Amino acid sequence: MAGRVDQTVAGRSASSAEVRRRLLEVAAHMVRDQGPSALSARKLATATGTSTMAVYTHFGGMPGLVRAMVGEGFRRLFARVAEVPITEDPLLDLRNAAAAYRAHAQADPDLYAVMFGSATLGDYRLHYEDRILGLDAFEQIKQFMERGMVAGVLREGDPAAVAAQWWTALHGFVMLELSKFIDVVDDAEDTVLWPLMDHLLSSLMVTPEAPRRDG
Amino acid sequence: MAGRVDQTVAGRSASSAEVRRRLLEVAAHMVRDQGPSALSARKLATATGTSTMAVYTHFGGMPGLVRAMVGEGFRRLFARVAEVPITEDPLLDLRNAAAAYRAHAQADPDLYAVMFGSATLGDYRLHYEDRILGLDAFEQIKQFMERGMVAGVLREGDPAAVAAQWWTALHGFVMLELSKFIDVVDDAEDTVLWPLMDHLLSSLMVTPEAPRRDG
DNA sequence: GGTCCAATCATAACGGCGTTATGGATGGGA
DNA sequence: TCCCATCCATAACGCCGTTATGATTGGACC
Repeated sequence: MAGRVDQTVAGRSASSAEVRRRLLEVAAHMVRDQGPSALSARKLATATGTSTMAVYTHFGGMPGLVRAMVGEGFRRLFARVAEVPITEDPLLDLRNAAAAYRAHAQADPDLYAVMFGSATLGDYRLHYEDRILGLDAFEQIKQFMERGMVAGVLREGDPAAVAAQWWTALHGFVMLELSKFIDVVDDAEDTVLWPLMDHLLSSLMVTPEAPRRDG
Repeated sequence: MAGRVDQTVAGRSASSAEVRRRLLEVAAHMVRDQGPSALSARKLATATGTSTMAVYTHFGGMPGLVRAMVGEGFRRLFARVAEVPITEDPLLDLRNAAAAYRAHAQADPDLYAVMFGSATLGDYRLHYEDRILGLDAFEQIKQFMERGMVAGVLREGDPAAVAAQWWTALHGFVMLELSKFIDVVDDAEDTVLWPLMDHLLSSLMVTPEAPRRDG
């Protein structure tokens, strides 16, 4: 009633999906700017201009919202890695993929921590189908490895196993970097990350090349 | 007053340090058995037979208790790695150290997650001096590397950088294993962990040897 | 256009959390 | 023996996630 022309001011206007989208957006913003502990249903609802019930309508509760946010994080990580151009040099592609992966984690470190922290720590525990999302990115790496084998640059072997080794090393570095443990060594990127990735790839190559840097 | 012989029943008897020790013990027990989210000041106080104020007397609050628990976790990790015997084969020692490190994490996965989760996630954030504790274990690895270089098995280089690479790969595997992400590949220990560590060491050796397993 | 209905969310309350304030008990040092 | 600093039991405060309830509402159907 009351033929207001601009209904957007009143409560009932934005579509349901729009509220859901904004909740996720504001939540990601809060995590990025103030850390995971700053995210609460009450503060999120206030910042989004709604009430805590919206969280339950759209996500079933805070764990559901976090899971959706983590899923979005994996999707973006996947997209970021997918952006690396495929060249004739599979090894270069792998290095670029690693750089993109790490850059993504560094751009939103708290989200990355929540993505794998939710998987590890008890609260907001990830379900199996959530982990599947992270594996899309893994599948990409596997394809990089397959290309390297087909091209005769990498030794024949199980692409999944090799991809997992590569991901393990990269993830280890990203986690230690985020937790500041890696600060024990100077210039960790050049003394740890790239030498490690180079050493791994070098061992996987048909004809190993000298590492790019000190090791 | 009231010359009770066995004062242990009454409130004031156990020394202050004893209460502190028991709080840490029960807290670690709760984390191990029911996960990090099951640890609360109230439940801890009840289980320990005291009140929440004891947490504040001895640790200044829950973050302080968690920090103390994490510190103890690092100390035990250090002790566990320190147990690996030093042989004439530096590479064998490194493999044994990795096995001990991983075994320790698997024996109390939630504590390991809290140790590095506290460092990464916002709540109960670790201080700089807490991280120092973790670095004792790191120092051990550095010494393993130095021995390998002195023995002429490993190429000369910065032991700290090499140790950090080794730790990065190992930590990456442990974290992915705890979060169940590594389940994408079968038999991850034999297809990911050991091949990865072997590939790394192989690249670091003066005269590389064939890896022990497929990779 | 009127009616109904399922979805959405504002409000308020519940139990649990970490923390703080307060004060009683206690045991070692003067 | 007295005294006082330490320790902790109790209770309250303001958060939290969650739930119950009901008002509002926009679309479907006639």
